[in-house]
Amino acid sequence: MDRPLPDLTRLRPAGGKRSTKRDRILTVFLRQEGHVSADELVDLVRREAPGIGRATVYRTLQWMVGAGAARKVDFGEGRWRFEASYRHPRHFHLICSSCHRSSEFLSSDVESLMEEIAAARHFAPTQSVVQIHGTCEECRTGKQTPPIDGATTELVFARDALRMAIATERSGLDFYTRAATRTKDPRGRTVFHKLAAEERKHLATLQKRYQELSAKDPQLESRPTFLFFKGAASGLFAAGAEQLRRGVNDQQALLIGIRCERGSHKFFKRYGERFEDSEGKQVFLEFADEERAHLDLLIREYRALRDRLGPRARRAKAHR
Amino acid sequence: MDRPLPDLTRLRPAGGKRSTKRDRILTVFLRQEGHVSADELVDLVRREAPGIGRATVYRTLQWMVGAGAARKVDFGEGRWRFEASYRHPRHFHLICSSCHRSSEFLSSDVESLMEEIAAARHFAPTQSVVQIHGTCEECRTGKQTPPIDGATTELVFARDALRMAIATERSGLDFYTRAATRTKDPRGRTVFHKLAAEERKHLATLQKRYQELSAKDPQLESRPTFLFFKGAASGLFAAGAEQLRRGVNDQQALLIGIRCERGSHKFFKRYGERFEDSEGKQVFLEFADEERAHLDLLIREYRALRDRLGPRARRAKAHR
DNA sequence: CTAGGTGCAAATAATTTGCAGAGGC
DNA sequence: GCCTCTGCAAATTATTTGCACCTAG
Repeated sequence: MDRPLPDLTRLRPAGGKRSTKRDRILTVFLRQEGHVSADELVDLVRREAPGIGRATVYRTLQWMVGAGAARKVDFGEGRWRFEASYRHPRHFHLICSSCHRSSEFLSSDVESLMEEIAAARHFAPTQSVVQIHGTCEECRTGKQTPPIDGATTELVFARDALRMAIATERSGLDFYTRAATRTKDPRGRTVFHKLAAEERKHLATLQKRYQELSAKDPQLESRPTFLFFKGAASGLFAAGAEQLRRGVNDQQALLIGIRCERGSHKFFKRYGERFEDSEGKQVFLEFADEERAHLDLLIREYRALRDRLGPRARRAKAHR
Repeated sequence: MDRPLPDLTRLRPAGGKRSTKRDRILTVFLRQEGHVSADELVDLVRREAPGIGRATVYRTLQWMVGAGAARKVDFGEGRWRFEASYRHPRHFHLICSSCHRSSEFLSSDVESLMEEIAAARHFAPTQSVVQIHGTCEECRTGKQTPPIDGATTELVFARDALRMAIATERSGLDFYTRAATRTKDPRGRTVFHKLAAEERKHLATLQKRYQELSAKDPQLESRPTFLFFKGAASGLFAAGAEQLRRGVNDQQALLIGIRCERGSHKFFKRYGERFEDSEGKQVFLEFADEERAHLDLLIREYRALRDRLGPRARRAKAHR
């Protein structure tokens, strides 16, 4: 489960100079799991390279944050901690008040709620801090839980993102298949068939990647959830499929598809950007584009159908 | 919109001694809106009472936090800020990186998601920090937004809690009325009628309180949302009523009622505890108890019906 | 009278800065 | 050789502590 160290040159900010000391500090920092405070890092660095000044470590840390190689986090201890951002997506924290360790999670649901709240208050959000303070399982029960390193976090993130993507595509496939059989308009039916085929292809790609991932870590399946997403967990299209089952007309089916694709596009975009594994990222961003194309297709189709039906038919209601 | 200052004696922790200086510091602190840092408070206090030591202010602040009169908050500035807890429920923050002011919100959705996440990780949460950092409307557009004082926050909190309670009760009334007409079993029908009557009563009480509240502040209706709750916004029972419309049997109707009442009880309990206005708190906590009683009633009824139908009937499906 | 509150000054803790010298390009 | 990096020590900022003194109960 070892992973290559990042390319130091890539991390250097424009105009900066290479220096053995900086590289040393950076290397020690990147080797660390979890969240180091500046002084802890000074001790760690000095242990293997005595004579490195405290100020240098502080300055290097600033430089790393500026360069995007590290993130400053505040757990309310009255000092800063730092976490490597290399191959480590932005996330939220569970912070144990007893052992002062922290574990990480992501929640798409929390993120979208915060976006909505910010919008409702006309606030332009840049970043969110979400921390759950309390007592961890280990401190309460004494049961040992194995520490999770950065490489594992990355795998677990990918696992969860893939699980949700698979659920999304699976429900999408179900939705389009069902929609195709129900649609009366032949042109609309073709569109739905086409989209069903695409979702089937996506599903296959995702399942293959999921298997590749599982091969990298035999325990992967059993690790705790990192990325929570109720919306996708049940399949973004699941609600739409349910609506179909209750009976809707062709136009309404298209509208439901539009709503679902919008959510799906957003999902792939949001997590594609967070992927630190470049292959996974590529798959997600590609899918995001395709879902966006589906969206456009559905919108075009909806408009075409509406125009063909003429203004009078627009008032027609669902035929239950 | 002036409000009485809290009873200082009530805030003093057991064993503490009254002191003119402390009272002075406390008074200045409570007069402050927003979040003061310790040093800011020192300056504010010294302006009207020179010769009060910095340490005294720091110690008084500690004492206030211990006594529950103040809360320590950390906006990542490298120092603590303090907010009065008197008539001011726990909340989350929107923090402007440009003007360093903060505004507040609550979200039941975010809170329940965090409870779920904590549970999934076997973590015992004590409190949560949620901060949205970014740029506020005023800093972006230059448009002045009137500052909101503590008394207003309290009113807006009550307004939002009541709005959601009203939506909940309204959908509950709808649900039970509908359920009563659909239920075949006469005993079950009586139960639903009874519950509908109760919800109607609750609804009347809540609407009366809402009007009283509106009278206190003519602009109340137009103020921005403080408490976000998608679940209740559409009515906790709304989904249940929808299910009814699609056809369910008597047992299933009871089960849906149980699920809704559980949510409803939780809602009244959660926000009843947060109310700083004692009348509002009383109403909410009373309703929480009644919803709990409804829940018990429904559960008893469900068991009775199940036993009457006998084990074979348990396997019966919905009659669509 | 005495536990607890208070002011002042000194201590601490985390971090930053000034400056002379070292080192990369 | 220039410009940036580095180490050390001193400065700064937010907060706490020690201690002699004061005050309410």
